[in-house]
Amino acid sequence: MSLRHAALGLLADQPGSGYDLLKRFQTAMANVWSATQSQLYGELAKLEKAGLIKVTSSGPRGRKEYEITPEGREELRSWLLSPLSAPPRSEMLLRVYFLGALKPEQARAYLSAIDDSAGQRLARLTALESAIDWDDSDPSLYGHLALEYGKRLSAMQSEWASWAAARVKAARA
Amino acid sequence: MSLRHAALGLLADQPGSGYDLLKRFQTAMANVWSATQSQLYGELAKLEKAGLIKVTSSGPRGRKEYEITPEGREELRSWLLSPLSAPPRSEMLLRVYFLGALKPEQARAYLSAIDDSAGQRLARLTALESAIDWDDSDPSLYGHLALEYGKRLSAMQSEWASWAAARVKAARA
DNA sequence: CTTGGACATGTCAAGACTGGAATGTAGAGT
DNA sequence: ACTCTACATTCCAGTCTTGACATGTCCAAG
Repeated sequence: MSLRHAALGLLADQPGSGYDLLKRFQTAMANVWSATQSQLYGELAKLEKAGLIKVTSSGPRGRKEYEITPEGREELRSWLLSPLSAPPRSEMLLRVYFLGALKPEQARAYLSAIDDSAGQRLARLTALESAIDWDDSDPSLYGHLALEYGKRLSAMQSEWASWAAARVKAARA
Repeated sequence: MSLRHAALGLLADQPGSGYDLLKRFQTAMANVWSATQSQLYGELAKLEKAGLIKVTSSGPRGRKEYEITPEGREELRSWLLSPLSAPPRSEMLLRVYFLGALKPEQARAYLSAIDDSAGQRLARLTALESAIDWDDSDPSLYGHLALEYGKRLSAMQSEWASWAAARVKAARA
């Protein structure tokens, strides 16, 4: 139910075609939400039918430019204000739970791999942060907050993983 | 595709019925993975058909006790060793992205709510940690690592949210 | 002038997941 | 004897998501 709101949110910032949105999902939103093309076009059709967005102009190659309607903005706001349930689902953690099925060295290798990939992600996000020129618009402010979250998460994961790897090692002593 | 492995992992630790597993999903695994009853029973049937688990005994009320097979253990190990892709999907973060659609006070309220709920979660996990008596078995070790991850994540979220709320406040000055 | 890459949308099958309803048994306490 | 709770499974309709396939157009570089 959230892709709907992701699309709405992107259109609230600025109008665009399905193709435009798709690119935004693959770049700016890549660290936050993913969507395939089939899903996105389908959702746009539903949103239009529901009157939350509308086509404002048609361009070359059948391009349809969508714009959010006042009803759409209302829906977006009410979603943002609705209570958030935190559905816990982390494949990474699930695996940690069952690491006992592997040999201790393999378990440690898994944890080290997490450490590495989190470290790389942190580096990537830090680079991204310097590459973007942040102005003082809303999308810029909130995008920056989200990026900072990603950085802190990566740092925490990396630290936790190396701590956990040490614990596994110690337990075998 | 992960519920399959979650069920397999639980059965690798000890045999049990669908009902037993369901309780474990609602307690020990509650912070890691969720599954509904319909999904779980369906998956158990598929796992049995695939020969990864088998029924060892039938108890009262049609109870079927499942046990993991050697093939099942093999599947579990190979899953644990397979590369992990990190699919980014966080409704919480998605909302942060679009907070510009709300009035600044409302945006700050959202961030404060995150701070609060993360704080509560941390308290809950800390209480849980003292309540459990950890032995030196594998499930205990890895369960403990997972719990520690939850604690660190909650602490980080709480700190980030209060920092972010302050940033939003400052931006309006 | 032609060709390849970016632009642009649509459709489909299959699997994952949710929420709910239906059904019934065993055993513990009164 | 009764009744309530915990035990225990099965089925279903509907939505979400993925991955693949299908189709076609515009435009710039060579």
